[in-house]
Amino acid sequence: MATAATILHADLDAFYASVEQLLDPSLRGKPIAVGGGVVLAASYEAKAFGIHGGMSGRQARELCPQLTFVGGHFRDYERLGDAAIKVIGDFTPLVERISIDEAFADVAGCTHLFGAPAEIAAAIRRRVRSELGLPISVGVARTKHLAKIASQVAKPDGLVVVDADTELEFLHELPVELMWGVGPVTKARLAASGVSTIGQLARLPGRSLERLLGPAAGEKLGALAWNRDPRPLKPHRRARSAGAQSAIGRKPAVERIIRPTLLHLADRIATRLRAKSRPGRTVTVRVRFADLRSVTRSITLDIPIFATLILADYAERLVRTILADHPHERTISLLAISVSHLEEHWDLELELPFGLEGEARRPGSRLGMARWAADCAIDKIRDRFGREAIGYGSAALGLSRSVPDELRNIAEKEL
DNA sequence: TCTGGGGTCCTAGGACCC
DNA sequence: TCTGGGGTCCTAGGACCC
Repeated sequence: MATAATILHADLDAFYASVEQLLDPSLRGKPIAVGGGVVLAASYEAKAFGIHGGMSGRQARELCPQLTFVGGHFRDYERLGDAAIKVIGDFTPLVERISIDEAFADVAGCTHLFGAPAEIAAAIRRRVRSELGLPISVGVARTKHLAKIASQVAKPDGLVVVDADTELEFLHELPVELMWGVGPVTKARLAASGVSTIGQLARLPGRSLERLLGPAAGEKLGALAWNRDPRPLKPHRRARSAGAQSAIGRKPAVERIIRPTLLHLADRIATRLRAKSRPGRTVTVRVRFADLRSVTRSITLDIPIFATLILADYAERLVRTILADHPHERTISLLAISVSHLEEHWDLELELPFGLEGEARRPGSRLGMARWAADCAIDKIRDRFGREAIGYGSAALGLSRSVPDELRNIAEKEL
Protein backbone atom coordinates (compact mmCIF):
# COMPACT_ATOMS: atom_id res chain seq x y z
CA MET A 1 0.00 0.00 0.00
CA ALA A 2 1.25 3.45 -0.88
CA THR A 3 2.36 5.82 1.84
CA ALA A 4 -0.17 8.51 2.65
CA ALA A 5 0.22 12.09 1.45
CA THR A 6 1.54 13.88 4.54
CA ILE A 7 4.09 16.34 3.18
CA LEU A 8 2.99 19.97 3.03
CA HIS A 9 4.60 22.74 1.04
CA ALA A 10 3.45 26.19 2.14
CA ASP A 11 4.32 29.27 0.12
CA LEU A 12 3.24 32.85 0.86
CA ASP A 13 1.76 34.45 -2.26
CA ALA A 14 3.66 37.37 -3.89
CA PHE A 15 5.13 37.79 -0.44
CA TYR A 16 6.83 41.22 -0.39
CA ALA A 17 4.01 42.76 -2.42
CA SER A 18 1.34 41.23 -0.18
CA VAL A 19 3.07 42.68 2.90
CA GLU A 20 3.13 46.14 1.33
CA GLN A 21 -0.60 45.87 0.56
CA LEU A 22 -1.22 44.71 4.10
CA LEU A 23 0.65 47.68 5.59
CA ASP A 24 -0.93 50.26 3.27
CA PRO A 25 -4.59 49.51 2.47
CA SER A 26 -4.60 52.07 -0.33
CA LEU A 27 -2.36 49.70 -2.30
CA ARG A 28 -4.78 46.79 -2.18
CA GLY A 29 -6.28 45.76 -5.49
CA LYS A 30 -3.66 47.75 -7.36
CA PRO A 31 -0.69 46.70 -9.49
CA ILE A 32 2.36 47.31 -7.34
CA ALA A 33 6.00 46.30 -7.48
CA VAL A 34 8.53 46.13 -4.67
CA GLY A 35 11.94 47.41 -5.67
CA GLY A 36 13.19 50.11 -7.99
CA GLY A 37 15.85 49.36 -10.56
CA VAL A 38 14.81 45.73 -10.38
CA VAL A 39 11.41 44.24 -9.51
CA LEU A 40 11.85 42.13 -6.38
CA ALA A 41 8.19 41.14 -6.20
CA ALA A 42 4.99 42.00 -8.04
CA SER A 43 1.39 41.90 -6.78
CA TYR A 44 -1.05 39.64 -8.61
CA GLU A 45 -2.62 42.75 -10.12
CA ALA A 46 0.79 43.60 -11.56
CA LYS A 47 1.45 40.03 -12.66
CA ALA A 48 -1.66 40.28 -14.83
CA PHE A 49 0.33 42.78 -16.92
CA GLY A 50 3.16 40.29 -17.36
CA ILE A 51 5.36 41.79 -14.66
CA HIS A 52 7.50 39.40 -12.64
CA GLY A 53 10.40 39.31 -10.23
CA GLY A 54 13.82 39.95 -11.73
CA MET A 55 12.45 42.25 -14.42
CA SER A 56 13.99 45.71 -14.75
CA GLY A 57 11.92 48.57 -13.35
CA ARG A 58 11.82 50.35 -16.66
CA GLN A 59 10.53 47.31 -18.52
CA ALA A 60 7.83 46.86 -15.86
CA ARG A 61 6.69 50.47 -16.23
CA GLU A 62 6.41 50.00 -19.96
CA LEU A 63 4.10 47.04 -19.48
CA CYS A 64 1.99 48.87 -16.92
CA PRO A 65 2.23 52.69 -16.78
CA GLN A 66 0.05 52.93 -13.66
CA LEU A 67 2.34 50.56 -11.75
CA THR A 68 3.19 51.79 -8.25
CA PHE A 69 6.68 51.18 -6.91
CA VAL A 70 6.93 50.86 -3.16
CA GLY A 71 9.91 50.96 -0.85
CA GLY A 72 10.71 47.80 1.01
CA HIS A 73 9.63 47.32 4.63
CA PHE A 74 12.30 44.67 5.07
CA ARG A 75 11.94 44.36 8.81
CA ASP A 76 8.25 43.55 8.31
CA TYR A 77 9.05 40.92 5.67
CA GLU A 78 11.29 39.22 8.16
CA ARG A 79 8.79 39.47 11.01
CA LEU A 80 5.82 38.22 9.00
CA GLY A 81 7.79 35.48 7.28
CA ASP A 82 8.96 34.19 10.65
CA ALA A 83 5.42 34.40 12.03
CA ALA A 84 3.98 32.36 9.16
CA ILE A 85 6.59 29.62 9.62
CA LYS A 86 5.82 29.63 13.32
CA VAL A 87 2.16 28.90 12.59
CA ILE A 88 3.27 25.76 10.76
CA GLY A 89 5.50 24.91 13.69
CA ASP A 90 2.44 24.90 15.95
CA PHE A 91 1.32 21.71 14.19
CA THR A 92 4.59 19.81 13.81
CA PRO A 93 8.25 20.22 14.71
CA LEU A 94 9.22 18.66 11.36
CA VAL A 95 9.53 21.89 9.41
CA GLU A 96 12.17 22.57 6.74
CA ARG A 97 12.27 26.23 5.87
CA ILE A 98 13.75 26.91 2.45
CA SER A 99 13.45 30.68 2.23
CA ILE A 100 11.85 33.66 3.92
CA ASP A 101 8.39 32.77 2.61
CA GLU A 102 8.42 29.01 2.00
CA ALA A 103 8.64 25.78 4.00
CA PHE A 104 8.04 22.05 3.91
CA ALA A 105 6.41 20.19 6.79
CA ASP A 106 5.66 16.55 7.50
CA VAL A 107 2.42 16.10 9.44
CA ALA A 108 2.45 12.28 9.57
CA GLY A 109 2.97 12.32 13.34
CA CYS A 110 0.28 14.82 14.28
CA THR A 111 -2.84 13.76 12.38
CA HIS A 112 -4.24 12.16 15.53
CA LEU A 113 -4.18 15.62 17.11
CA PHE A 114 -5.23 17.87 14.27
CA GLY A 115 -6.96 15.72 11.67
CA ALA A 116 -6.06 14.71 8.12
CA PRO A 117 -3.24 16.51 6.28
CA ALA A 118 -5.77 18.38 4.14
CA GLU A 119 -7.47 19.68 7.29
CA ILE A 120 -4.14 20.77 8.76
CA ALA A 121 -3.28 22.56 5.52
CA ALA A 122 -6.62 24.36 5.58
CA ALA A 123 -6.11 25.32 9.22
CA ILE A 124 -2.67 26.76 8.47
CA ARG A 125 -4.11 28.83 5.64
CA ARG A 126 -6.94 30.11 7.84
CA ARG A 127 -4.63 31.06 10.66
CA VAL A 128 -2.08 32.84 8.45
CA ARG A 129 -4.94 34.76 6.87
CA SER A 130 -6.69 35.71 10.11
CA GLU A 131 -3.68 36.28 12.36
CA LEU A 132 -1.26 37.83 9.87
CA GLY A 133 -3.54 39.03 7.08
CA LEU A 134 -1.58 37.26 4.36
CA PRO A 135 -2.54 34.80 1.61
CA ILE A 136 -0.63 31.52 1.60
CA SER A 137 -0.94 28.57 -0.78
CA VAL A 138 -0.37 24.99 0.31
CA GLY A 139 0.28 21.78 -1.60
CA VAL A 140 -0.11 18.37 0.02
CA ALA A 141 1.41 15.18 -1.39
CA ARG A 142 3.42 12.06 -0.62
CA THR A 143 6.77 13.61 -1.60
CA LYS A 144 8.38 17.01 -1.26
CA HIS A 145 8.70 17.55 -4.96
CA LEU A 146 5.06 16.83 -5.66
CA ALA A 147 3.92 18.95 -2.70
CA LYS A 148 5.91 21.87 -4.09
CA ILE A 149 4.38 21.48 -7.51
CA ALA A 150 0.94 21.26 -5.91
CA SER A 151 1.42 24.54 -4.08
CA GLN A 152 2.43 26.23 -7.34
CA VAL A 153 -0.71 24.90 -8.98
CA ALA A 154 -2.73 26.08 -5.96
CA LYS A 155 -1.63 29.70 -6.34
CA PRO A 156 -2.98 32.22 -5.73
CA ASP A 157 -4.38 31.66 -2.27
CA GLY A 158 -5.34 28.02 -2.76
CA LEU A 159 -4.95 24.46 -1.51
CA VAL A 160 -4.22 21.42 -3.68
CA VAL A 161 -4.08 17.90 -2.27
CA VAL A 162 -2.60 15.16 -4.44
CA ASP A 163 -3.79 11.78 -3.23
CA ALA A 164 -1.36 8.90 -3.44
CA ASP A 165 -3.43 7.10 -6.09
CA THR A 166 -3.78 10.01 -8.50
CA GLU A 167 -0.22 11.28 -8.50
CA LEU A 168 0.78 10.53 -12.07
CA GLU A 169 -2.51 11.72 -13.56
CA PHE A 170 -1.94 15.03 -11.81
CA LEU A 171 1.76 15.27 -12.58
CA HIS A 172 1.93 14.16 -16.19
CA GLU A 173 -0.34 16.84 -17.60
CA LEU A 174 1.78 19.68 -16.23
CA PRO A 175 4.51 21.56 -18.14
CA VAL A 176 8.12 20.50 -17.47
CA GLU A 177 9.15 23.90 -16.14
CA LEU A 178 7.12 23.29 -12.98
CA MET A 179 9.68 20.67 -12.02
CA TRP A 180 12.36 21.61 -9.52
CA GLY A 181 15.58 21.90 -11.51
CA VAL A 182 14.12 22.72 -14.91
CA GLY A 183 15.04 26.26 -15.88
CA PRO A 184 15.19 28.04 -19.23
CA VAL A 185 18.16 26.03 -20.57
CA THR A 186 16.80 22.59 -19.68
CA LYS A 187 13.34 23.56 -20.87
CA ALA A 188 14.73 24.58 -24.27
CA ARG A 189 16.82 21.41 -24.49
CA LEU A 190 13.76 19.28 -23.79
CA ALA A 191 11.61 21.28 -26.19
CA ALA A 192 14.14 20.56 -28.95
CA SER A 193 13.33 16.87 -28.41
CA GLY A 194 9.62 17.54 -28.50
CA VAL A 195 9.17 17.29 -24.73
CA SER A 196 7.02 19.94 -23.08
CA THR A 197 4.98 18.07 -20.46
CA ILE A 198 6.14 16.03 -17.49
CA GLY A 199 4.32 13.01 -18.95
CA GLN A 200 6.33 13.25 -22.16
CA LEU A 201 9.51 13.49 -20.12
CA ALA A 202 8.49 10.44 -18.10
CA ARG A 203 8.00 8.34 -21.22
CA LEU A 204 11.36 9.32 -22.69
CA PRO A 205 13.81 6.39 -22.49
CA GLY A 206 16.29 6.85 -19.64
CA ARG A 207 19.19 6.75 -22.07
CA SER A 208 17.88 9.64 -24.18
CA LEU A 209 17.26 11.68 -21.06
CA GLU A 210 20.79 11.17 -19.79
CA ARG A 211 22.27 11.92 -23.18
CA LEU A 212 20.24 15.12 -23.26
CA LEU A 213 20.91 16.40 -19.74
CA GLY A 214 23.85 14.44 -18.37
CA PRO A 215 23.77 11.45 -15.98
CA ALA A 216 22.90 13.23 -12.74
CA ALA A 217 20.23 15.58 -14.06
CA GLY A 218 18.79 12.89 -16.32
CA GLU A 219 18.39 10.40 -13.53
CA LYS A 220 17.00 13.00 -11.15
CA LEU A 221 14.37 14.32 -13.54
CA GLY A 222 13.40 10.79 -14.53
CA ALA A 223 12.77 9.95 -10.89
CA LEU A 224 10.84 13.16 -10.32
CA ALA A 225 8.63 12.58 -13.34
CA TRP A 226 7.51 9.24 -11.86
CA ASN A 227 7.39 10.73 -8.37
CA ARG A 228 10.05 8.25 -7.25
CA ASP A 229 12.16 10.65 -5.25
CA PRO A 230 11.42 10.13 -1.57
CA ARG A 231 13.76 12.88 -0.42
CA PRO A 232 13.56 13.17 3.36
CA LEU A 233 12.67 16.36 5.18
CA LYS A 234 15.75 18.02 6.68
CA PRO A 235 14.69 20.28 9.52
CA HIS A 236 18.15 21.72 10.24
CA ARG A 237 20.35 21.92 7.18
CA ARG A 238 23.60 23.73 7.73
CA ALA A 239 24.82 26.25 5.20
CA ARG A 240 27.70 25.09 2.98
CA SER A 241 28.95 28.53 1.99
CA ALA A 242 28.56 32.20 2.80
CA GLY A 243 29.08 35.00 0.32
CA ALA A 244 28.40 38.58 -0.61
CA GLN A 245 28.46 40.55 -3.82
CA SER A 246 28.12 44.09 -4.98
CA ALA A 247 27.07 45.39 -8.37
CA ILE A 248 29.03 48.59 -8.77
CA GLY A 249 27.83 49.93 -12.09
CA ARG A 250 30.71 50.41 -14.51
CA LYS A 251 33.90 51.23 -12.74
CA PRO A 252 37.56 51.15 -13.72
CA ALA A 253 39.41 48.10 -12.40
CA VAL A 254 41.71 50.01 -10.09
CA GLU A 255 42.80 49.68 -6.48
CA ARG A 256 40.73 52.72 -5.39
CA ILE A 257 37.54 50.87 -6.43
CA ILE A 258 38.51 47.27 -5.77
CA ARG A 259 40.06 47.45 -2.31
CA PRO A 260 37.21 49.19 -0.44
CA THR A 261 34.59 47.06 -2.16
CA LEU A 262 36.35 43.81 -1.26
CA LEU A 263 36.88 45.04 2.29
CA HIS A 264 33.18 45.74 2.67
CA LEU A 265 32.23 42.32 1.27
CA ALA A 266 34.82 40.52 3.39
CA ASP A 267 33.54 42.35 6.44
CA ARG A 268 29.95 41.24 5.86
CA ILE A 269 30.97 37.61 5.36
CA ALA A 270 33.63 37.31 8.07
CA THR A 271 31.36 38.87 10.68
CA ARG A 272 28.76 36.17 10.01
CA LEU A 273 31.39 33.42 10.07
CA ARG A 274 32.77 34.59 13.41
CA ALA A 275 29.30 34.93 14.92
CA LYS A 276 28.69 31.23 14.27
CA SER A 277 32.26 30.01 14.82
CA ARG A 278 32.37 28.67 11.26
CA PRO A 279 35.61 29.64 9.50
CA GLY A 280 36.06 28.38 5.95
CA ARG A 281 38.94 27.02 3.87
CA THR A 282 38.00 27.98 0.31
CA VAL A 283 37.83 31.57 -0.88
CA THR A 284 36.20 32.23 -4.25
CA VAL A 285 35.96 35.57 -5.99
CA ARG A 286 33.98 36.55 -9.02
CA VAL A 287 34.63 39.51 -11.28
CA ARG A 288 31.98 40.55 -13.75
CA PHE A 289 33.17 42.73 -16.60
CA ALA A 290 31.26 45.51 -18.30
CA ASP A 291 29.79 43.12 -20.86
CA LEU A 292 28.32 40.95 -18.02
CA ARG A 293 30.66 38.03 -18.66
CA SER A 294 32.10 36.85 -15.39
CA VAL A 295 35.17 34.94 -14.29
CA THR A 296 35.86 33.17 -11.00
CA ARG A 297 39.05 32.20 -9.19
CA SER A 298 39.36 30.27 -5.99
CA ILE A 299 41.94 29.06 -3.53
CA THR A 300 41.67 26.36 -0.90
CA LEU A 301 43.73 26.90 2.24
CA ASP A 302 45.11 24.39 4.69
CA ILE A 303 43.66 26.30 7.61
CA PRO A 304 40.20 27.83 7.79
CA ILE A 305 39.92 31.60 8.15
CA PHE A 306 37.38 34.11 9.38
CA ALA A 307 39.39 37.26 9.99
CA THR A 308 38.10 40.17 7.92
CA LEU A 309 41.45 41.52 6.73
CA ILE A 310 42.85 38.11 5.89
CA LEU A 311 39.79 37.26 3.83
CA ALA A 312 40.02 40.62 2.08
CA ASP A 313 43.71 40.03 1.31
CA TYR A 314 43.13 36.63 -0.28
CA ALA A 315 40.19 38.04 -2.24
CA GLU A 316 42.30 40.88 -3.54
CA ARG A 317 45.06 38.53 -4.68
CA LEU A 318 42.51 36.43 -6.57
CA VAL A 319 41.01 39.49 -8.22
CA ARG A 320 44.48 40.56 -9.30
CA THR A 321 45.12 37.21 -10.98
CA ILE A 322 41.83 37.54 -12.85
CA LEU A 323 42.73 41.01 -14.06
CA ALA A 324 46.21 39.83 -15.03
CA ASP A 325 44.62 37.03 -17.07
CA HIS A 326 42.30 39.49 -18.82
CA PRO A 327 44.56 42.42 -19.62
CA HIS A 328 42.11 43.98 -22.07
CA GLU A 329 39.24 44.20 -19.59
CA ARG A 330 39.55 47.54 -17.86
CA THR A 331 35.99 48.00 -16.64
CA ILE A 332 34.21 45.88 -14.05
CA SER A 333 30.56 45.84 -13.02
CA LEU A 334 30.47 43.44 -10.06
CA LEU A 335 32.70 41.96 -7.38
CA ALA A 336 31.78 38.93 -5.29
CA ILE A 337 33.40 36.88 -2.54
CA SER A 338 32.26 33.52 -1.24
CA VAL A 339 33.71 31.32 1.50
CA SER A 340 33.04 27.57 1.45
CA HIS A 341 34.37 24.39 3.05
CA LEU A 342 33.01 25.76 6.29
CA GLU A 343 34.00 24.09 9.53
CA GLU A 344 31.12 22.60 11.50
CA HIS A 345 32.22 24.43 14.56
CA TRP A 346 35.56 25.89 15.47
CA ASP A 347 36.46 25.69 19.11
CA LEU A 348 38.37 28.84 19.88
CA GLU A 349 39.64 27.43 23.15
CA LEU A 350 41.68 24.85 21.29
CA GLU A 351 42.98 26.61 18.25
CA LEU A 352 43.05 30.04 16.71
CA PRO A 353 42.39 30.14 12.97
CA PHE A 354 44.40 33.09 11.70
CA GLY A 355 45.38 31.81 8.30
CA LEU A 356 47.77 33.64 5.97
CA GLU A 357 50.75 31.41 5.34
CA GLY A 358 53.39 30.86 7.96
CA GLU A 359 51.91 33.09 10.56
CA ALA A 360 49.07 30.68 11.10
CA ARG A 361 49.22 28.74 14.34
CA ARG A 362 52.04 30.92 15.61
CA PRO A 363 50.65 32.23 18.86
CA GLY A 364 53.19 35.03 19.00
CA SER A 365 52.40 36.30 15.51
CA ARG A 366 51.85 40.00 16.04
CA LEU A 367 50.01 40.57 12.79
CA GLY A 368 47.62 37.70 13.39
CA MET A 369 46.97 38.67 16.97
CA ALA A 370 46.40 42.28 16.06
CA ARG A 371 43.87 41.38 13.40
CA TRP A 372 42.13 38.95 15.65
CA ALA A 373 41.88 41.52 18.40
CA ALA A 374 40.55 44.14 15.98
CA ASP A 375 37.82 41.81 14.72
CA CYS A 376 36.77 40.91 18.24
CA ALA A 377 36.59 44.56 19.25
CA ILE A 378 34.53 45.52 16.21
CA ASP A 379 32.14 42.60 16.71
CA LYS A 380 31.57 43.63 20.33
CA ILE A 381 30.92 47.27 19.55
CA ARG A 382 28.46 46.29 16.85
CA ASP A 383 26.66 43.94 19.21
CA ARG A 384 25.99 46.92 21.43
CA PHE A 385 25.57 49.82 19.05
CA GLY A 386 24.64 48.30 15.70
CA ARG A 387 26.51 47.39 12.58
CA GLU A 388 26.96 50.94 11.27
CA ALA A 389 28.62 52.06 14.48
CA ILE A 390 32.09 51.01 13.40
CA GLY A 391 34.06 49.05 10.86
CA TYR A 392 34.32 48.84 7.09
CA GLY A 393 30.77 49.96 6.33
CA SER A 394 29.88 51.05 2.83
CA ALA A 395 29.14 54.55 4.12
CA ALA A 396 32.57 54.83 5.70
CA LEU A 397 34.16 53.68 2.45
CA GLY A 398 32.11 56.02 0.34
CA LEU A 399 30.54 53.22 -1.65
CA SER A 400 27.27 53.62 -3.43
CA ARG A 401 24.76 51.15 -2.12
CA SER A 402 22.31 49.86 -4.67
CA VAL A 403 20.56 47.54 -2.24
CA PRO A 404 19.89 48.33 1.39
CA ASP A 405 21.66 46.17 3.93
CA GLU A 406 18.30 45.18 5.40
CA LEU A 407 17.44 43.38 2.18
CA ARG A 408 20.79 41.64 2.14
CA ASN A 409 20.21 40.53 5.69
CA ILE A 410 16.90 38.83 5.00
CA ALA A 411 18.39 36.99 2.02
CA GLU A 412 21.12 35.49 4.16
CA LYS A 413 20.87 31.90 5.16
CA GLU A 414 21.45 30.95 8.76
CA LEU A 415 24.93 29.51 9.18
C1' DT B 1 20.32 49.68 -23.86
C1' DC B 2 22.18 46.38 -20.33
C1' DT B 3 19.55 43.65 -14.10
C1' DG B 4 20.12 42.38 -7.33
C1' DG B 5 21.86 39.46 -3.90
C1' DG B 6 22.43 34.96 -1.37
C1' DG B 7 22.57 30.41 -2.07
C1' DT B 8 22.90 24.82 -3.89
C1' DC B 9 24.42 21.35 -6.89
C1' DC B 10 26.69 19.27 -11.05
C1' DT B 11 30.42 18.64 -14.58
C1' DA B 12 34.88 18.02 -16.39
C1' DG B 13 39.73 18.13 -16.35
C1' DG B 14 43.95 17.70 -13.81
C1' DA B 15 46.99 16.58 -9.82
C1' DC B 16 48.14 13.25 -6.75
C1' DC B 17 48.14 8.91 -4.14
C1' DC B 18 47.80 3.93 -3.66
C1' DT C 1 60.30 0.31 -15.58
C1' DC C 2 55.88 0.29 -17.81
C1' DT C 3 50.83 0.05 -17.74
C1' DG C 4 46.39 0.30 -15.69
C1' DG C 5 42.69 1.32 -12.42
C1' DG C 6 40.36 3.58 -8.56
C1' DG C 7 39.68 7.26 -5.32
C1' DT C 8 40.01 11.97 -3.57
C1' DC C 9 40.70 16.72 -3.84
C1' DC C 10 40.99 21.11 -6.27
C1' DT C 11 39.57 24.48 -9.79
C1' DA C 12 36.52 26.88 -13.17
C1' DG C 13 32.30 27.22 -15.15
C1' DG C 14 27.37 26.82 -15.43
C1' DA C 15 22.30 25.89 -14.37
C1' DC C 16 19.09 26.69 -11.16
C1' DC C 17 16.40 28.38 -6.98
C1' DC C 18 14.32 32.08 -3.92
